[in-house]
Amino acid sequence: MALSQSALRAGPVLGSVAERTSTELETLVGIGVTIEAAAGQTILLEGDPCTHCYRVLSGAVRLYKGTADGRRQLIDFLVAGECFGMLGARYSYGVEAITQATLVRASRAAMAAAVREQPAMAERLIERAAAELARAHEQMLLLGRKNAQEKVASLLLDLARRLGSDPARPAFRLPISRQEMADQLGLTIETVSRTITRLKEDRLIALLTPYEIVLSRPAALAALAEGSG
Amino acid sequence: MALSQSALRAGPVLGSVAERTSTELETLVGIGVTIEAAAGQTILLEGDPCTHCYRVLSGAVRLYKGTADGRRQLIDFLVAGECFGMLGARYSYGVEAITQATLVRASRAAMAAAVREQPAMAERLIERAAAELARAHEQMLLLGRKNAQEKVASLLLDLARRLGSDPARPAFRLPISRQEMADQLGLTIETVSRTITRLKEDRLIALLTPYEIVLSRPAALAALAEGSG
DNA sequence: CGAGAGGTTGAGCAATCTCAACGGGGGTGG
DNA sequence: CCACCCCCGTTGAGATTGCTCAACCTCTCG
Repeated sequence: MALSQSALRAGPVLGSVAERTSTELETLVGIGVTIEAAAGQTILLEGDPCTHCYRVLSGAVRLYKGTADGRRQLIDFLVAGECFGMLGARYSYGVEAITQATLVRASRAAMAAAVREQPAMAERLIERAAAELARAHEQMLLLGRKNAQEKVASLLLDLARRLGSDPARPAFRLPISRQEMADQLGLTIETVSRTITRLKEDRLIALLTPYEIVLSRPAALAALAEGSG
Repeated sequence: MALSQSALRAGPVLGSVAERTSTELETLVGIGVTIEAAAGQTILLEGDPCTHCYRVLSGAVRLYKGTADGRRQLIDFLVAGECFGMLGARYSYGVEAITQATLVRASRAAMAAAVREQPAMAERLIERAAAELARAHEQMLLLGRKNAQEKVASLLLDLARRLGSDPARPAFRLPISRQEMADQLGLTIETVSRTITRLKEDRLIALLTPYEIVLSRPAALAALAEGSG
């Protein structure tokens, strides 16, 4: 089994980025430090000691895991308001900025204190964790039991929904490359490309450019995604 | 794509099982109702209204999801102390007893009240959710990027660890059938069987019976599981 | 205009699935 | 007690999906 084509694609490691003390109450615990990351920048690596938890204030980041020989699996996208790094001695995933992003971080100790003192925060964290878990479970079904067409259809519908596109006739700009789609779906870039071409030939979608997409028949696409198409 | 061989394997739906009010403080919120389920019995179905959360007191249960055409993906095993059903309007998975099992359940409202009143319980729930999430992420890497040998090796090592087998030379009785291994790994039963045969031929494992297994070379198996074998 | 990055397409191949047959062990009924 | 049956695991052969390797295309940027 060869290396994933994305194995060597990591951006520069975060180091000399701008940091300043935050005064916003909207931050994680009110005492965080904000961090700016450029698109593609690595924020932390799988296996780093887990000293802080982070919250995304703006932009988007991705969580990923990899095997020893460089294959890569995208775990999740995080957008404004979402957190990572709440548990464990080491981060079990790497984190990269997808777009220019602002994050705030707080030490694990400060985090634990906040949870103890503010039941409302505890409840929010539990809800968030449960929602993430449900998404992870959905993704496990996709990765384990769906074929390439079903995977791509699922992703396109998910993107349309999350981007707030018109449900009757979703049209939007793909926010991720073919490689990122492949890493998320457990496919190769070629298979993603071929599958999209096939969906286009079948008139389920239309592409104006490789990134401008219209889901011409969302119901049919949904049927395909659920395995009844 | 054909039906999973397990599609029609569901046990009887839980209905007339013994229920009694629990008085144990060890229960979820101290006011739950205990439930007995026989091995193989369905405790709840994917899509049922999510009115209660459950905790496993003894035995083991499995969570699974399925596609419209009957393919099945195992999400997780839960053993004594673990919970499910904490969030969402409907259960996003089905639940079956693997062994004879005892569970306790409490209404979502009681659960929420307990979290508000007991910060310690909130912390435990957050920890548990984060641990589950980490396991889900690991499984996503397995499902998306590992081949059959790596998947089976990963599962065998995971089972050995969770069953408390001697790390130097793990030997144990497999607690799940080939079909359950397949459902967990996103493979077919035949591929699981062939892969185990192959591992046996390569002297990485030994089978006394189809269920009595010895991991003869755990280090080599671990290297295989991580993709560096 | 040349180079590089990303996407698409083609041909062949390998891993896995599908369909089918076979075998052992345990329980059941005669 | 034995024959039968059923469940489960194993094995084989062939089909299929998705991967690998390679070429080509388009667009953007110097």
